[in-house]
Amino acid sequence: MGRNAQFKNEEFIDAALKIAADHGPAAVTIAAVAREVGAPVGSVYHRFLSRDVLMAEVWLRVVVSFQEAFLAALEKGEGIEAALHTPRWVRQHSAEARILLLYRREELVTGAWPEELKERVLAIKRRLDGGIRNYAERTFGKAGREDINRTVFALIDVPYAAVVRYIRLGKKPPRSIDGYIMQTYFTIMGRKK
Amino acid sequence: MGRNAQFKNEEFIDAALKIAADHGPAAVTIAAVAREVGAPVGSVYHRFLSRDVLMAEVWLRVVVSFQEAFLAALEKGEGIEAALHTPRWVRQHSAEARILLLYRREELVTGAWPEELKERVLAIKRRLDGGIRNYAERTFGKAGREDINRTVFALIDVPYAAVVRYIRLGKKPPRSIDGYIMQTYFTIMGRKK
DNA sequence: GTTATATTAGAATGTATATTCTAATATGTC
DNA sequence: GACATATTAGAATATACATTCTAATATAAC
Repeated sequence: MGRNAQFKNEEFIDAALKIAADHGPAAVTIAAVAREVGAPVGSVYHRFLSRDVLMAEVWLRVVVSFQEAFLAALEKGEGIEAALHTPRWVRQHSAEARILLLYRREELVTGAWPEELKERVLAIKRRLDGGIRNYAERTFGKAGREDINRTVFALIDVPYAAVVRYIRLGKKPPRSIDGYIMQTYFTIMGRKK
Repeated sequence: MGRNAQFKNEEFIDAALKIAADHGPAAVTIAAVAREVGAPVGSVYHRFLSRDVLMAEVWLRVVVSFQEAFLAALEKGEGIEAALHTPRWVRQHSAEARILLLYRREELVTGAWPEELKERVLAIKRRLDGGIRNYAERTFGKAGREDINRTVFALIDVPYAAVVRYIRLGKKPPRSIDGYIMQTYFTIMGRKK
C-alpha cells in the first residue's frame, strides 16, 4: 500500500560510493547523493536514518566485495592466491578499491558506528580474523602471535603496500607488482606449498 | 615597535600537530588550536593566513622530520638503514608518525595548497624523488621505470605497510617487523652490499 | 471511488566552523 | 610622555551541511 517507490535503496548506495571514489568521502553530502540519483533530499532520509548509516552501507558493500574471494582462497589453503587477490580485485573494482584502500572507516562513518550495523561489521571482522588464524595454523603448525603477524604481513599488508600507490594515481597496478607480492610471500612464509 | 608577542608561531603548529595526532585532522579547528595555546582566535589568523596554511606547516614539519634521516642514509648508499628508518622514526615520533602515515595531505590541507608553500613542497618532493632515483641507479646500474618501482616498494611501501597497522592501534611497532622489512628488502633488491 | 499510507518534494531549521571585524593593550621609537 | 603599530581579545558574520518538517502524490486495499 502507498505510493510505489521511484528509486531503490541500492541506487543511493551506488551514488554515494561513486561520489566517494571520485571526489573523496567529504564530497558525499546528502544533497550530492540526492542530485546524483535525481531524488529529493527527503527520499534519502526516508531510506537511511542518517548519513552515517548510508556511508556504513557503502563500507560494508565494499568490504564484503573484497573479502569474498580473499577468504575463499584462504579457506582452500591457497595463500598465494589470497595474496594476489588484492591486485586482481583492485584492477577489477577501481571505485571500490579507492574506498577500501584510500580511506579509513572513520572518514566514511564519522560518528559512532550505527547500532543496527555493528553486528554485521563484527561478523565480518571475525570471519577475516578467523580465516587468517586458520591459515597461519595450517602453515606454521601452532600459530602464536608472531606467526599471525607474519601471515597478516604477507597476505594483507604487503599486497596493500604494492597497490596503494597506483590507486592514489588513479591507475591500475601494473603486472610487475604481482611478482613482488609473490616473492615477498615466499620470503616471509616459506616455500612449502 | 608594537606590542611584544605573547606566543610563538611554533606553538600554534605544535598545538595543531598534537590535536591532529590525538583526535584526527577534523578536530583541528581554529578555536581548538587557540584554546590549546591559550590564545584568542584572532591571534591564529594574525599569524596564519588560513587554516590550510597552518595545516600545511604541520605537514611540512612532519615530512621534513621524516625525510632528513631517510635521505641521509640513502645518500650514503645504506639502503637497509633507509628502509629501517621508518620503523625507528615511528617509534621515536609517535605523534608525527600518526600524521604522516595515517592521513593524506588532502585531509590536512583541504583546499588548494597555499601558493606561498607550493615551492617548499615541490622542493621536498624533488629531493625525495632524486634520492630514490640515485639509489636505484647505484644499485641496478641504469634505473629504468621498473628499477625505480622496485626500489620504492622495498624502501618506502613495505616499511610503511609493516608499520601502519600498529600506528592505527596506537602502539609502537614491535621489533619483529624490522626483520620482515630487511628480508623483503633483500628479496626485492638483491643481496649485494 | 474512498481511504490509508509509502513516497516524493523541497523548503526551513539548527549547528559547527572558518573567517572577518572592531576594539583594547602594550611596547619600541621619538 | 606621546605616537605608531604589532598583537591580543573575542564578538559578529558567513557558509556549508545534516537533519527536520510540512505538504503534495500516487497506489494498493477495500
